[in-house]
Amino acid sequence: MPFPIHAMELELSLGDSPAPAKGASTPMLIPTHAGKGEDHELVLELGVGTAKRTEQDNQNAPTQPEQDLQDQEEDDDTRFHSESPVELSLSCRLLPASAEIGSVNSEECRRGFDVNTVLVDGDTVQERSLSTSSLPMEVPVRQAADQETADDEENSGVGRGTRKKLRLSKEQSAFLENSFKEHSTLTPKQKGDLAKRLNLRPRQVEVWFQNRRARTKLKQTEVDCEYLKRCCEMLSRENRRLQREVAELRALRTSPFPLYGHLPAAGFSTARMCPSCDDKVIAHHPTNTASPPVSTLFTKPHFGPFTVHPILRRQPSATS
DNA sequence: TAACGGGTCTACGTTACGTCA
DNA sequence: CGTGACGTAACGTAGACCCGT
Repeated sequence: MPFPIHAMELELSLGDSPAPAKGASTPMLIPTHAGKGEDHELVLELGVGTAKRTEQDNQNAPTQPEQDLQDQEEDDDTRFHSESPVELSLSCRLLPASAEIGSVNSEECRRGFDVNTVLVDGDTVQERSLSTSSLPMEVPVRQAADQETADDEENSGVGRGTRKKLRLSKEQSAFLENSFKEHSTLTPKQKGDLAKRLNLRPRQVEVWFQNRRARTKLKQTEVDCEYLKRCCEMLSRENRRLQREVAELRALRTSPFPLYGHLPAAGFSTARMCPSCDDKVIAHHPTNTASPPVSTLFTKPHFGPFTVHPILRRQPSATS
């Protein structure tokens, strides 16, 4: 969504710390931590700089989802950059968790939380890590008789076609759960041992692990979905805010009295419109010696948290 | 060494049963 | 007591991988 402001253009660039752009003009960067106030560890970096794409940019190959997002915006991007040397960049990334442990909001917003934590009375509680040895060697089996019947039916072929659904006892479930936490897949030996110990058929243990893996994956998908939704909402809000600022800038620019150095305060208090070239905004941070590196300005339009957060790269949770 | 078939395992989608409101 | 929602055990299938021929 380009904003043709004559010589000056603004762009929202979403992503984590981008690669530096060679040949970029001196940019301005105003980092904002828009997420903090909303219990989100999302860093939004707002900056203005030239919008030139460099070879180095291209060499920093985006990950696949990032690429997808870029593809979606390809048209706008190329058109925008071809005619707009100045960009306003908003890079968004999730910080490592610094929020207090147990903060639901922060937990929800960042990825990496364990879907295998259980909710007890509304509180997130890490499942007790029971070692196998902490459980009785012989788990009380509620349905030993049923099991024998099932075995008999299976062995004799009687009962085929009618599914006899067995309910695992709490003890059996707990034991399997602990075993799953140690390894989400089974070796034949482990399967046999578990079956023997729990007085189940190996097939039942196998099925239980299959279903358990499926449940874990489904849960993780739901968590991921929620996370992406929150990120999307947050970015939409920030986008709207930036659009308002763009509108203010445009209004200022069309004003008959150019007020260099008197740009709107929100995020632009240190900006200067270069009077000589009229189409660039240059960096000016007289008081901020710790200003972010120039490299953070020239971002590709990608969603950092969607691509760089560890949880998106990790395999489906193998523990539970 | 490549090709092929059989066995095994897993992911995934679906079905059906047990439980509960 | 009937019913629908929900959780989950069980099943069927496809694809990947390994191994022997």
